Amino acid sequence: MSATYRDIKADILGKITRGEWKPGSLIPSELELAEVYGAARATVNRAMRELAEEGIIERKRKSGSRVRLSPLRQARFDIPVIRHQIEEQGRAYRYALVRSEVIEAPDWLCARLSLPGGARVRHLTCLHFADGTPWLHEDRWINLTLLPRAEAADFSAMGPTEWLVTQIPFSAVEISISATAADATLAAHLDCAVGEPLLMTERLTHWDGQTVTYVRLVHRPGHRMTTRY
Amino acid sequence: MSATYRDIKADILGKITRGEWKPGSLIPSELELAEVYGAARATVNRAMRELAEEGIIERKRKSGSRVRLSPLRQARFDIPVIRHQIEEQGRAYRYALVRSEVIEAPDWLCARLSLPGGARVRHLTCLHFADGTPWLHEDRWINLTLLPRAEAADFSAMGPTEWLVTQIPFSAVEISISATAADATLAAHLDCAVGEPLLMTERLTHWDGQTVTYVRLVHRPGHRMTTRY
DNA sequence: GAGTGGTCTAGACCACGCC
DNA sequence: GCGTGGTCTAGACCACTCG
Repeated sequence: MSATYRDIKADILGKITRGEWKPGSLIPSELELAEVYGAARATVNRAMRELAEEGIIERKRKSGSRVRLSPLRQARFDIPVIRHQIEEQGRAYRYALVRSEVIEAPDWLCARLSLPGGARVRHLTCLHFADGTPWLHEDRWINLTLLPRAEAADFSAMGPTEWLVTQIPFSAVEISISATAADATLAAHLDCAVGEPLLMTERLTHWDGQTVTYVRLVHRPGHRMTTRY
Repeated sequence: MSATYRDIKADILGKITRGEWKPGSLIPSELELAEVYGAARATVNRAMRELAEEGIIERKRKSGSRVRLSPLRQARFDIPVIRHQIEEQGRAYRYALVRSEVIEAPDWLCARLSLPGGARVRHLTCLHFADGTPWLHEDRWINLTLLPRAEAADFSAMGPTEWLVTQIPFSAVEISISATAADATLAAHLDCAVGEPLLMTERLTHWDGQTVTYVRLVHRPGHRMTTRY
C-alpha cells in the first residue's frame, strides 16, 4: 500500500540499472510518480532528491528530471581515525613521537599556510604502528600564533591529531592526495627502500579564515584507499 | 520571520564552529529548535539530517543529537570525465589509442574480476593528453563474455570510458587509489623517469553481480587529487 | 512508558526556466 | 504564462531506545 521513499528510490534506481530508463532520458514528473506509487509528492521528492545528490539523475525546474549521461560525479572516502582504522582490523595500535621542535616556519610552509615570515610553528614527527609494523608517518605543523597552547602541549602519549580535535571545534579542511618517493628518513621510518612510491595525504585545516595546522601523512608501502558506490 | 532549512543549518553549524556547542554536547531536540526558529519540525529535521549526513552531528532516537567528537567521517572527491577536466583548465584535450588486443584473461585478471580461466577480454591501452603533454595513461580490460559488443567496437576515436557509459546503464563501482612506480612502458608514455612515483586510480565496474570492466588509470607525475569540505 | 528522531500526508506557495 | 522542482507547514503515526 504505502510506498516509502526508500521503496520508490530503489524502484527508480532499478529501472535505471536495468536499462528501462536510459541515460539522458526523461523521468516522469514528481506529480506523475506520486500517483503511480500512491504516495505524497514530498515522498517522491525525497527519493528523487537523493538520487540527484548521488549523481544518478539530473534535475531542472520546468524541464524535469533526466538520467545522467555519465553515471557519477563523486566518490566518498572515509577518513578514519588512525587508531580506529587499525584496531578495526584486530591489530594493536601504537603511537610514537619521533621528533618535536618549535621553529620559525620555513618559507615553503609560510607560502602554504599564508603565514607572515618569521611566524613560529610547532613541528612534530610521529609514527603510527599496527602490530609493531610502521603504518603511517605523520609530519605535523601547528600555527602557534593561532594556537599558542600547542607550544606547551605534551605529545609523547597522545598524537597531535587526537589532541587537535579537542582544541578546534570544527573547521574547513582541504585534502590532497598524491604519490611521493621515499627519502632516506621516510624509508627508515616506514621500513622500506629509498625511492619506493608511497601514497601521501596532505591536510590543511582552516579556522576563521586562517590556517591552524598542516599535516603530511605518508602511508606504508602498498597502502590503498578504497571505496565503493 | 520564516527560517529556511538552510538558515537553520547554517545557524546550528555556526554555533558548532564558534564553539558554543562543543564536541560531544547535546543539541536541543527538534521540537525545541522548531519553536526557537519558528519553523515546522520537518524543516528543522531536514537541517539536522543534512548535518548528520555530513558527519557533523550524531543522532540517536530517544537520546537526541550530539556534536560529533571527531568532526568528520568522509571526504568527497569529484570523479571528472577526463575530457572535461582538461578542457575546464582551458587546455586542449587529445586522445590516443596505443594498443588494442583480444586475449585470454591472464590469471591475475581472472582473480581480480572473478572470471573463469580462459575467459576472453579486450585489452586496451590509451593515452590522454592536455595541450600535447601526457596527462593520463589508461589500461582497460573489458569482459567480452558480458559485453560481446566490445570486441568489434572501434576505439581509435572514442575512448573506452566514453563508449562504456553509453553501453552500461548504471553500475556499482569499486575505486581504489594507490601509489606506483613508473615501469619502462609508463615512463615512456608519461614522459617521466623509470621509478618515478605516480598516482594510480583503479576502478572495477560491476553489473548484475559480475565485473564488466577493470581500468587502471595512472596519472602524470605530480598529479594531485584535491577536495575541500 | 515516554522522549526523540524517522517518515508520511495533503496542501500550499514560490522560483526557475522554457515558450 | 505555465510546468516542474524546491520548500514549508501542521499534523500524524511509527520505531527505536533509555530508564
